[in-house]
Amino acid sequence: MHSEDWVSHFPGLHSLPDDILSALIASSRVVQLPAGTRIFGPGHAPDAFILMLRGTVRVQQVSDTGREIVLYRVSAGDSCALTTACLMGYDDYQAEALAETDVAAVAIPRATFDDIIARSPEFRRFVFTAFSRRVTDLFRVIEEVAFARIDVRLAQRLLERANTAGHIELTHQQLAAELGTAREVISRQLNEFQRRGWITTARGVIDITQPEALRQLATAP
Amino acid sequence: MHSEDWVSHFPGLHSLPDDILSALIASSRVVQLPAGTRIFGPGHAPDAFILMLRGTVRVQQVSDTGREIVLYRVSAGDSCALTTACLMGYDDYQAEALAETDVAAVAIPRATFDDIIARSPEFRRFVFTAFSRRVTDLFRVIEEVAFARIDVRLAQRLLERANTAGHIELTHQQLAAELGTAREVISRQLNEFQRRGWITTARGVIDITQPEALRQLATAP
DNA sequence: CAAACCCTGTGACTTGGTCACATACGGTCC
DNA sequence: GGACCGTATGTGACCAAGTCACAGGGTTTG
Repeated sequence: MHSEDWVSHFPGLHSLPDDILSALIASSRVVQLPAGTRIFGPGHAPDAFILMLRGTVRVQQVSDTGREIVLYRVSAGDSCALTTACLMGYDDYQAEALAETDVAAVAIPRATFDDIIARSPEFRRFVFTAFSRRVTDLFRVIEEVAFARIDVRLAQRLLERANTAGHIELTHQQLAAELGTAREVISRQLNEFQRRGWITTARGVIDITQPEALRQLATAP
Repeated sequence: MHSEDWVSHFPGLHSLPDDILSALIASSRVVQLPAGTRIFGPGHAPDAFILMLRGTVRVQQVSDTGREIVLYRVSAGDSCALTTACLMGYDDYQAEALAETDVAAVAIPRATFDDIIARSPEFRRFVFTAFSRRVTDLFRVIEEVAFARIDVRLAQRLLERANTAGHIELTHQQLAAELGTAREVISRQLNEFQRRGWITTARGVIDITQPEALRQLATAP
């Protein structure tokens, strides 16, 4: 990809004046990261504002007992704004970010970021919008963990992570880490779904046979 | 309070150039809100950046089943940055903010906020720092709700909310709302603490008699 | 004082998380 | 093909936490 091309991935940036766009393009660089790369984690923070071009990054938290929970995902067209905020500001991250796939991203150095924030209301709007989307995500996670039933959350997550054919390649352990619960809990719930004929399972694989039933559970009051 | 005085409450603003400070002071106004005021909530957002002078504001989430959880508190010297981000950007708030005490705050209109963000790197730093502190708070809430035992969380909260004499004026219901759990759960845990001689309780009142024991539980691995 | 309202206590039950194993499946290496 | 090994899944017992229903006991208010 030529460095000039990536702007087209970000509708929020289209309205930037030409001079700012060129400054952005000139001082940023496109980075490639292989799947599995740890992008940041407790004690290690990036020094640039990140715009995702290809791939997805998973941001998660790990407890001292080894349990995990996925906070949100950053995918193509998103910015990883929270990362930047946290690194600009306060203390260490408790969360970590992992490249789930091969990733291509634009890295905007802090100085450039600060300069463009100062010069462009459109860029500020872009950044704050990205912020607030993430914060909304976090609010949703809190609400679900605190108040929602595990079967409902699992149904939601299965629908989210399935491809158009209703096919999912995740182990029970991975699903447990998505929701911040234990593997056995997922196994039991999946057995129940299977008993009802909503899904079929095999080692590392789940297929949704009755998406409507799952959807109804997922949106249940 | 004279409008020029409030700047002294915010160390992060001391380094602002004089012209920016005067712009800030000129276009902002000090607002007073009585205890119990709902500052924002789902479907209602403020239109200004808020700096707290006196009092505390509680930001919480309410589930459809009526259970509540406190996300964080904003007190004197803090800015309510998340509010602003969410209102600048994305969709509706799921959370609501309530004045816990009488509150005095500086309201900076959106236009002024945007202008000063553009002009002052110091102000940007101030804002992003406030952001990241809140995000860190949210990460901590998620970690606790997802992974921490309720007795540990209750011990922490009792220590947090007690005055220097170890005195707390909260009902079991209010403590349940702090932690996002049910009233009965709090009642049972408090009975257990009392049975161990760590606290004494009366209607609407808790007194900590062995803070060390609570502290040990609160920091338990 | 009585009624209404809030705060607290309690038992029975359901859901979810933990622990300790038992199996079963998918590879690789002779 | 068969032995072996690491990972994935199944299961039962148990504990922790949330739900439901209801009973008293204070406090406040008319």
